[in-house]
Amino acid sequence: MPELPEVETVVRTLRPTLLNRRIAAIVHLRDDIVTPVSENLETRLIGRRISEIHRRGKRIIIQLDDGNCWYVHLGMTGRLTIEPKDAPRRPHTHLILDLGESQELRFVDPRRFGGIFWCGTSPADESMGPEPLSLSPRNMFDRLSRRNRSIKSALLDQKMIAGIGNIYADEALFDSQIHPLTIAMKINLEQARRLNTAIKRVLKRAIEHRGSTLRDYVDANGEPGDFQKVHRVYDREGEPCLRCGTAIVRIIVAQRSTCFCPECQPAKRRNHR
DNA sequence: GTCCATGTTCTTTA
DNA sequence: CTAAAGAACATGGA
Repeated sequence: MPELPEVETVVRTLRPTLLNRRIAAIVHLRDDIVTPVSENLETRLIGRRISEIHRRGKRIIIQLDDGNCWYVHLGMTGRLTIEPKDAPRRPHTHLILDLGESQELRFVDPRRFGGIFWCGTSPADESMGPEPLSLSPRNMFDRLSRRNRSIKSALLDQKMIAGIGNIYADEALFDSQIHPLTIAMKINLEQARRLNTAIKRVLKRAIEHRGSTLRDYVDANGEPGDFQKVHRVYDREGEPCLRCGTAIVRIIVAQRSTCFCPECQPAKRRNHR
């Protein structure tokens, strides 16, 4: 569920409730959900006030009033929601922060690919690539021109660009009409510009639609997104391309399902004889 | 029982 | 060093 637009939506819906709230108590139902496991969240969090919450890549970073910070990664099935204290707890609830006034912040994650990460005073975005929404075409081109790998796998690499996952990689490649197996370093400046524009357009539209809900994703208020209704290639294998009508094809790239239009995203540039 | 899933990381192989 | 492939993590739905 959680790529940049979903994580951004969670942060935006969390912020009004969380900002300046004091953590009154915590219920830590599963200790191995925290990294490093040696951190004692009780002593770290109780009594602290939340001074800032923001997104970096797919991370939800929470700053405390004592200068320490931690982040939540939603993995595949994580949800971070604000709920009334008396609301029934969903299965796989791993951490609850009591915010007072009968409100709680709850972290639920059935598959447990996500988690809570304690950073202390060290930066929470070490070794992450730049934010795609503020990445210049030139910088993106330079980064891609060093990579001898498929553009699809480069886009999924969080060290290359932070926040893009399987859905938005496919949607952006369709939008820019680039074949997913194109070698990143063979992409020319003009194509890189198109891809840069496409990434920004797709991510912004997805944020406006409050993300894609395929199964588990909801924002901090438990509301699903609806960008999945306007996906143009993702999960549309066999359906007609919305641009040319050709059947959408699914292949495996970097061990991930990859959907594209073989007509609109040709494997190589056409020869003009 | 099978296959698949919005993510990341490690190991193996070339 | 680079990158691809495969597996691993864990759960649930079709």
